[in-house]
Parts: sequence; C-alpha cells; structure tokens
Amino acid sequence: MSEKSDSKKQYIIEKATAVFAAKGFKSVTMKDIVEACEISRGGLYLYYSSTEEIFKDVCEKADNSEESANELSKMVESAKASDLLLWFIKEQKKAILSKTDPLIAARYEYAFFKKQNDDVTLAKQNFDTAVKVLKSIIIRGMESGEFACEDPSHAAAGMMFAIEGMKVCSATFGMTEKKVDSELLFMVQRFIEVE
Amino acid sequence: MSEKSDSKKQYIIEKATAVFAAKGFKSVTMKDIVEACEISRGGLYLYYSSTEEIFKDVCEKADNSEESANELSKMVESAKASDLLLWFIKEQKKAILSKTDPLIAARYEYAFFKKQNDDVTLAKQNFDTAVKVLKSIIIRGMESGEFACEDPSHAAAGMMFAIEGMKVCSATFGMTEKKVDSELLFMVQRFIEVE
Amino acid sequence: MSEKSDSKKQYIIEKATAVFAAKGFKSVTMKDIVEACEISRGGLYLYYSSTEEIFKDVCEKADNSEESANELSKMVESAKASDLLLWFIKEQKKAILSKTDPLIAARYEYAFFKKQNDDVTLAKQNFDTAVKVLKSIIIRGMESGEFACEDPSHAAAGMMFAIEGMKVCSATFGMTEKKVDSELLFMVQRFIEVE
Amino acid sequence: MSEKSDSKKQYIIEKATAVFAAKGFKSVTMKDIVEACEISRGGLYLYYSSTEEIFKDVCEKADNSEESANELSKMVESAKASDLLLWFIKEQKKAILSKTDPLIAARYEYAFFKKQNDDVTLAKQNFDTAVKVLKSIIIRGMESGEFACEDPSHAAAGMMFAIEGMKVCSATFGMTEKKVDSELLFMVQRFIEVE
DNA sequence: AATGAATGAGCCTTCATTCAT
DNA sequence: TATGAATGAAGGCTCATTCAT
Repeated sequence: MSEKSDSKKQYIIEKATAVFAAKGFKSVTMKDIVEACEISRGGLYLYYSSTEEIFKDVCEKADNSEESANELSKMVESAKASDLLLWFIKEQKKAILSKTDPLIAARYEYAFFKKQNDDVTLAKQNFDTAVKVLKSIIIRGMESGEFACEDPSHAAAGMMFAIEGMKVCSATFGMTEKKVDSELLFMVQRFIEVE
Repeated sequence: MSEKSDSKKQYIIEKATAVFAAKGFKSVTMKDIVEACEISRGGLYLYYSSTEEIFKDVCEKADNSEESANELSKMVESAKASDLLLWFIKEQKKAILSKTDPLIAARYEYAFFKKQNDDVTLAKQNFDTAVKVLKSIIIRGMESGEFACEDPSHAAAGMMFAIEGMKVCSATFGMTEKKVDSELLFMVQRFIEVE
Repeated sequence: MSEKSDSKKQYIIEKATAVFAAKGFKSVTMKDIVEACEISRGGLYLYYSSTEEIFKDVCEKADNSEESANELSKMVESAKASDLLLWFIKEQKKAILSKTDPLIAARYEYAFFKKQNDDVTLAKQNFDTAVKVLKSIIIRGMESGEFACEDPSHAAAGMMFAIEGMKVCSATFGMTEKKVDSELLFMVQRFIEVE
Repeated sequence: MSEKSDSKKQYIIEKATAVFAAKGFKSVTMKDIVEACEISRGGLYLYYSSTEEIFKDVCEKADNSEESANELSKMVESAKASDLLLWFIKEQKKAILSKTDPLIAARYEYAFFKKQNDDVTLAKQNFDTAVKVLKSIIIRGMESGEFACEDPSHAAAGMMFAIEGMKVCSATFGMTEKKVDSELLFMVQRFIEVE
C-alpha cells in the first residue's frame, strides 16, 4: 500500500493545497476536494477520512517544501551572523507577504479551530522553532562581535511576536511590502544593536 | 418594536456571546443560538437572519462594554505619560490573556473568514486605533521628558505588532501570564528608554 | 360586528385584490396580505382565516363591481339584439385582454387548485351564466329577425368555449388585441348569420 | 452516468407523474416526490433539483408517449381529409376528457405559474402546432372537395380556441362525454361545411 | 483500488396560527 | 378589536459517509 498510495496521496495533497489556499480551512468540504482531485468520493476516503487529516498533510508538505530549513543548515556552519539574520528576516518577510505561504489564512483558521479542541502542537512548534533559530543567530552574532544584545531570549521572542502580528495583519487586512520592510528594518535596529 | 425588540436583542446577544466564545465563529449555527436562547427557530429570525449578523452585534457590544475607552479619556487629560503607558500595557495584557475578551478566537476566525470575502475594515480599524493611542502616549512622554524614543511611529507600530502576535499565540496555543509579563516588560524597556 | 367589520373587510379585500392580481393564487401568503394591508397578523385573522377565504371575497367583489350586469339589465329591455351582441362581445374582449379582470390568472389558478379538491361551483356558474346570456341575446335577435341561427344553444356554448380558450391563451402566453378582434369577428359571422 | 441515471430518472418521472396528476403543480414538493419514489431526500437531488425541473421532464415524456404524432404522420400521406379530421377530433376529445392526459390540470397550473415569471414557450408551441395541423387538414379537404371553408386560418384557430376552452372547463368544473361530443359535432358542422 | 449512487442527518428558512396584552 | 411576538411544523438543500459492484 505504502508506495502506490503514497503517490496518490501526493496527488491529493497537491490538489487540496490549492483548495485550502483558496477557501481557508473550515469552508472546505470533502466534496470540494473530491472535485478538485477529479476522483470518486469513495476513492478519497481510501486515503483520508476528513478535511482535517488532509489539511495536516497539506501543511506538513508545505512546511517541508519550504526549503528554507535546508538552506539554513548549510549556511549555519559557515556564514556570518549578519548574513544569517539577513536571510532570516527575508524569509519572514516572504511569509508575512504570503509569498511563500498561500496557506497562511487557512493555517490560522485551523489554529483557532483547534484551539477550541485543545490540539496545540503544530502552530506552537513552528513558533518556538523560529524563536530558537533567531536566538541562535543572535548569540552567534554576539560571539563574533557582530551584534550587541543584552537579552537574546527576549529579543528573539519579541521579534517573533511582532512578526507573528504582522503575519496576522497581513493575512486579515493586508500590508504593503513597503510597510513590512520599514517595520522589519526598525525592528532589527532596535532589537539587535549592530555595532 | 424598538424597545421590546431591543431588550430581546440584548438577551440574544448575551446568550450568543457565550456560544461564540465557546465555539468560535464558523462553527456556530443558528440552531446553536436558538438552543442557547431557549427560543424557537422562527423566533430568532425575528431579530437576526444570520450568525454573522449576530456576531457583529456581539462584537459591537463587547467593544463598547470594554470601558477602557472611557477610562482612557478621563486619564488622558491629567495623567503622567508613564501612568498612561502602564494602563495601556495592562489593558493589552488583559486582552492577550483573553481576560477581557473571550471572543478573541472567534474574532480572528471571523477576520480570516471575511478576508476570503473582502470585508476588512473592523479588524484594521481596531489595530490602527491602538497604534494611534500608543503613539500619542509615547509622544506625551517625550514632551514631558519621561520617555526617550527616536521614532515614536515605528515604536508604537512595532509594539502593537508584537502585542498582536502575542494575542494570536495566546489564543491559539496559549501563553502563561508570567511569559506575557516578561515579554511586555522587555518590550517597554526596549521601545521606550525610560530615563 | 357586521358594520364595522364589513368596512374593514372591504379594506382588506381591496388591498388583497392587488396582491392576487400580482402574484396569482397559490403564491399568495397570509403574510403578503398582512403586509399589503399594513395591519397586524392577528388582525387579519379576525376577519379571514385563509387566503382562500379572502380570495373568494375578492372574486365576488370583482364580479359584482363589473357593472356589466347592471348595464345589461338596462339594455336588455329596450335594445336591439345586435347592439346587445356587440356589447357582449366587447365585454368578452375586455375580459380576454385582462382589461377588466386583472385577477384572471389567479382565478384559473384557483380553479385548477380547487379541482383537486372537488369544489366546483364558482367557475362553472360564471361560465353557465355567460352562455345563458349569450343564448338569450341570440334568441332575441332571431325573434326580431336580426339573426339567423339554427341552434342557439350550441352556438352560444360553442362561442363561449372559444372565448374561454382565448382567455386562457391570453392569460398564459398572451394574445394581441388585433388577433382577438379578428377571431371574435370571425366567430360572430360564423355563428350568427346576419341578414 | 447517463445510462444508470437515465433509468433512475425514468423511474422518478414515472412516480412523479402520478404525484403531479394527483396534486397539480404548485402543491407538489420535493418531499412528496421523494416519498412517492421511496428514495432518500439526497437521492432525488442527484437527479433533479426542483419540482419544476421534474415537471418539465414529466410533461416531455407524456408528450412523447402520446403516440398521436406518429399515427398522424402515417395517416397524413394517404388518408382522406375527412378521416384525418375525424382522427383529430377524437384526439382532442380524449384530451378534453383527460383520458390521455391526467396532467392537464397541472399543466395549466404550470402555465399560469410561469406566466407570472415570463416563461411562455411551451404552452404556446403546443397550441400553435395544433392550429397548424388542423389548418392543413382543412386545406387538404378543400383541395379534395371534401370540405368547403371560406377562411381555413380562422376556422382552425377558432376551433382550437373552443377546444382549449373545453379543456379548461373540463379540467376545472368537469364536462360529460355527451356534452363534449355534442359540442364537437356542432363545431365541425359550423366550421367546415361538408358538402 | 476505485467508483459513484444512495443514504440520512443536520442546518436553513418561511409561514400559518396562536395568545397574552 | 387590534397587536405583534412567539411557536413549531414543513420543506428546502447540502454533505459526510457507506457500500455494492
């Protein structure tokens, strides 16, 4: 089962991604996905038995295919902290502007939906990971003398909260690229005092 | 109609508020509200014809009954900027921890839902207003010599983005009061350098 | 009761007539009539307890106020049969073209509706009366030597059937005045051979 | 889909025909049909999404299964005009007495209903076709010397109007077979003067 | 594995009708 | 008499889910 069904699952995920990007999370029905995939109702149930299940896989795939992680791990060995920070901020900017993640609205919808049902992990993990990465970049910068920062933990967390806020604002009522740039620049200057 | 029906509307709003607080926005059906109100199906339709309509009134009432606005207008004449800031931060803390606003999850859900349908104003207005208030507090503090801040606009916006981020995080995967306190304290110190 | 309530009934009938003319019979609800009358729901029920009851009164009043009957009784004493026939045909033409009777569609709808429930009288009576009138006109014309007709009964019935058919056609898919004139003229010439 | 669903559609049409024959048009609900078919609510919606849609198919099938059309085309080549006329009149008689068409009341109801909504064609087409057929029979009879008629167009139209009127009268308040026979005989004699 | 017809639960909405005032 | 809020039945429609093929 695993091989054949995996390729079919991939196909479903692919089609479903577009559906979630277009309609959010809760509005999507099994019927929507059946139609997008042009498969039979019963056929879909062989692989998934709820939109939520599908959505989880959709997110997972989207997260993995954001090659950022790989990129980072390559850079992190060698690069200068200021380059890493630059890269990190650029990634966040893309995320805020939904350039990498058309699923962002659906993700939040899902997060709020699950909140009601006490299933927390996904969103929290993503956030904590980002904080950790940012913090480690800051610390490296401090060690190399590139940055000065009194409290890297708080600096990283505070920055990620602001970024999270921008994501939400962007996803709900929209933000211009210019505004995002301006805010990010300001944030970097305030949080991390470059020598 | 206005008197009688107004009091009945108030009753419905009251009961519906609990429903939205418990179930978010999209999951709530007219039936849920009918049951919460213990009225007949047809009875509800005399006052409201969609959950969205009800939700708008629920939010409006919740917004008005957050007496903060009044409080502020009283303080703003006389008080020291540092007191105002303290008050502002406390309000935000309450909001983050959902102590004033059990509707927060439903509000975000609604914002994302409307996003799909291009109706933006509400969430944006709330955010912009908060930024304006914060900025004016900062400026007053600068004028009185209490605060030092190079760029009040960015400082205010940045701080509100972070607060927004905390709200979301709190509403989705939860935050402890301690964590919120710690972040807010750090933010205040960083954004506004108290003499 | 009778006086006061009668005037109120008249008022209801008047308003309801417009509703039936516009919407037919079955589509009309008590609510429609309440709204057209601008009275309360309960108020309407003091006088009528179904749309059918109202419709019957609406028709009755419309039938009576079609002053034709009176006109006829005046004419019938004195006039020449050819004048009577002319008058009769003109009345029918108006009816066909719905100029006197905006209720025509509603009447048919009602007739078919009642058919299902075995309540016959109204439509049949109207038809039979018209046949009788026409027949008596023809006979008078024969007596006065104006008309020649071998079988007045059949002639009258046949003519009224054709007129009935034209009414239906006009009420369902429309007929031009010209077409109606042409058919009526032909019918008169064929049925009654004017000397 | 087409094969399986076609046979199912046929089944639905069959059951629905009885419902429309019994209840007319507007009184019929999807629920009525669901119950008549002994299928599920959702099941019916797989094939039809409104009673009107079903009614159209019901009528269409009824029209086609009235084999008259075929019969006529066979006769029309060879037969004498008087035979054709006889056949035509017999068909009409059956229609008037609802022997072929138990749907007649529902058809009229539908015609009046659609009238309110400006959808005309069906009823008009049926009528016009009948006039054309009758006219061509008359003309053939004139050519063969069987009939004498000064104005075949008007004769055909007038006769069909009378037949239409009889249909309505029969469908609403009923007509005896004897009465219908008598009227038809008279009409034929008057309209078409047989040598 | 895959299909898609069929089911039935569940929500939406509208009205006729009642009843306390 | 008159009001209009309230009720609940009735019908519409959509979907998740199953199951025979």
